[in-house]
Amino acid sequence: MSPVPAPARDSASDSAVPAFDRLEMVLKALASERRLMILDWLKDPAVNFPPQEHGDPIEHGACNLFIVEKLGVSQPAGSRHLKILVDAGLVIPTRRKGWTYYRRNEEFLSELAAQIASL
Amino acid sequence: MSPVPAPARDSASDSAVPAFDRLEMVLKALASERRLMILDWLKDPAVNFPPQEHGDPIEHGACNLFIVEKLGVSQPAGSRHLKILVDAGLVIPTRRKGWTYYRRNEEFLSELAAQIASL
DNA sequence: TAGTTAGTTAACATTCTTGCTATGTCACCG
DNA sequence: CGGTGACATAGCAAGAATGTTAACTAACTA
Repeated sequence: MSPVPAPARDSASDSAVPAFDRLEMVLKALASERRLMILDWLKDPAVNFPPQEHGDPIEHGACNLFIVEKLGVSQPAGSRHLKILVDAGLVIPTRRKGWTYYRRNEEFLSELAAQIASL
Repeated sequence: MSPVPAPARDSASDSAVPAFDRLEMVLKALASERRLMILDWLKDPAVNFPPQEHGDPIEHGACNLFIVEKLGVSQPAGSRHLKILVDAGLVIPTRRKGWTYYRRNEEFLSELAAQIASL
């Protein structure tokens, strides 16, 4: 699967414009210093966050609470940043024992990088 | 030169957070369907725009007027999109004979792609 | 089952983005 | 040197993004 659909054309029009709306959505998700920091922290959850009792930092990523606290914003604000990243496909959530863990979607990220390289 | 400065650290703090604010600014410039279309059109100005009397489409790029018209927005709105792209470093303006031409900053774009690949 | 805790949703304020129209400014040209 | 055309700036309105606090939901725990 491609991170962003191929430049499909609207068959109802003869427009030669690629479908950039999905890419725009992903780029908007990425275009935030706070969310870029989250992605950076998630490169190494075990180093960037306190030890977790449940949920392996490597396998499942970091706990919502830790990320929100490190961001330094309120809990709803932090959760919304995470949701934006999840909705864009950049990170993957895992619910476990009442907590939610987040890890990077490395496959998506590398395909996105390739797509941007072809811009 | 790098499209976005290296992850320099603030010597006044022991923060391990890379400087993402510049990258955020570039990504915001990119995170617009209209501006993505402009970048796409500028891949081949001779094909995507009418012939120009002055200013070689290959060397200098496409004329402001043509881009604005193709965008389908008002002249100030179109000019602002171009300015955002220029300010981010994504396109290069050339003033000539009273017109302004724009071309892609391919060097910047490829370095940006590399930087995103390392996210 | 009752309480605590994680996380979402609601409601709202503030700021940023993007569009418009109207007006300036500056360079070319006749 | 005066007019015209290209582009920028000013000012405004609408919608999106981001932050807050308060209230709700759901799940673990004792």
